Amino acid sequence: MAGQNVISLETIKVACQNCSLSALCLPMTLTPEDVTRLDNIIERNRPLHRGDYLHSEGDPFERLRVVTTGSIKTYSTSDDGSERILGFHLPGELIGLEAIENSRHRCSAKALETTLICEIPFDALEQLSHETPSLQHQLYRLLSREIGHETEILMLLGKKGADERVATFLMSLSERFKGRGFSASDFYLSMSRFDISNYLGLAVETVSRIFTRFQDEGLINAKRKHVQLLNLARLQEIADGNHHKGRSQRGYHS
Amino acid sequence: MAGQNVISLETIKVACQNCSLSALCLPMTLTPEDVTRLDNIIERNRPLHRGDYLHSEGDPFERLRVVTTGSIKTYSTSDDGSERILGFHLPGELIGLEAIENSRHRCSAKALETTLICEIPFDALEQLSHETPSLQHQLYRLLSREIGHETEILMLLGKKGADERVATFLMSLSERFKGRGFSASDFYLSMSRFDISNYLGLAVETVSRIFTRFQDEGLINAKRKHVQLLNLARLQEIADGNHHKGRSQRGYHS
DNA sequence: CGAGTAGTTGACGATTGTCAAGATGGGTGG
DNA sequence: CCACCCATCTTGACAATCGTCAACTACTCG
Repeated sequence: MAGQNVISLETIKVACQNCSLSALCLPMTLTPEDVTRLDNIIERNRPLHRGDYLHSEGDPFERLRVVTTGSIKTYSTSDDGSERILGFHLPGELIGLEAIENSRHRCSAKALETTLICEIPFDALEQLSHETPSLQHQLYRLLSREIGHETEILMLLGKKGADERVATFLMSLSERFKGRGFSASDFYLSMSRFDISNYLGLAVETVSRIFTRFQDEGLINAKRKHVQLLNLARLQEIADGNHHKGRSQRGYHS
Repeated sequence: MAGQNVISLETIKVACQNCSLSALCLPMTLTPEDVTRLDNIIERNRPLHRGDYLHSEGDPFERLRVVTTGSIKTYSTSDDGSERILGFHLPGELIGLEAIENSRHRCSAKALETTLICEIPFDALEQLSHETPSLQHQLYRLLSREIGHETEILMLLGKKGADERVATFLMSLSERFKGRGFSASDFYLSMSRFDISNYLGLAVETVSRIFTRFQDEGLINAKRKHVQLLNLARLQEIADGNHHKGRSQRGYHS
């Protein structure tokens, strides 16, 4: 059993080190027993294919999910049947935090490509967190981080123009890939132009045009879903609103 | 001591019944002792004046805050000095959840008018939640709810036109006031037109024009900061995107 | 190989931002 | 108490951005 624990701990470290849940798995304050118990409630590597649903709006919420490989989109459907993309989830990112409130999912989630996910029954996690203060604290932090994310959304959609939005989107993907050990400047967009435009609050045509223009300007090399970022610094400038020589900021001063 | 508990419980019920923390205070699973302990860590009714800061970006985070009377705006300042309004907080609403992650505030908060707030040291709340599973659960729910709020923001800023945004804003205030026992159709806007337009991602002039037009159309009666909503049903329609006879939806179908 | 979906490009128009000027109202000092 | 002033708000004219419509191309999947 002791040997079992050691093996389990190593397995988790390998499996989770690139995962947003690593904060739950790896902190020093978790004893090997704690880790084993956490390990025991995690269901690993459920496979999904492109178009498979993880859950639909209104489904009962039972487990948090983490993308291992692939990508997921979450979206909400309005009365008239139109979708609103809420986010794209890359390896290591969590899905389902919004559903804790009413034990019911408030959005749908669909695989954008072949995808592996880990699942954690929330009941068990909650119980475990009650017994393990450091885990409880990590959970509070995790939820808080997600709340802080709203700031970026407000910046993106409330103040930025179309170029800035697309650049921000590309840089966001770049940083997230980089953080997980993938290339920061060469990756595949698993989502369609429709999904991108929907997420950014733009028309498909606008996104398409901006991709083309960025390419003409030598900032990116985009061939369909394969994208290379050729000038990260400039893209970051555009994302931050430093258009040409000082684009008119839409901000205001108190 | 037993009598003390009863008094304390009643006091809290009165103080908190219109408060978003009521979920923490009132659930049946809290024993009178738990309630008393919660009561003991809450600091009540700190007074603020118009323009006073609750905290600035980067300040260490120590306590969650709830508006008792008045209103607060939270905002983030970008490099160029321009502000982005993140939200308006009315009586019963919480401030500071985004700061748990790094024990540091990620936005500033300022009183829009004379305002009273309750404060809860987060350390103590966290400790208490460890000892009280139902409180822990309520805290998870509270944080989750805030995360779910992001959906509305994305709908508002990503898909809606200017009329829809203003109508959505007014209806949001209306519902929140109504939920706290105030009038749903007659209230004061404590925030300036600048703040409103900033929050909605529009120009001040656009907001002003829409207020005027809504007034001409008999939907509202707005005299400076005092607003009366004369046709809630119609405003809700506009907020939902049912412009005139079916405004062009910017959605798309999968 | 053919059909359908996804993506691109162009022309045009609507919505909304920008600039400028004027109106309103609250607050302060005479 | 009145008058003035400054900030806030409103209104108008114009321009820019971005969405819409339509046609065309390219890729994917049977």
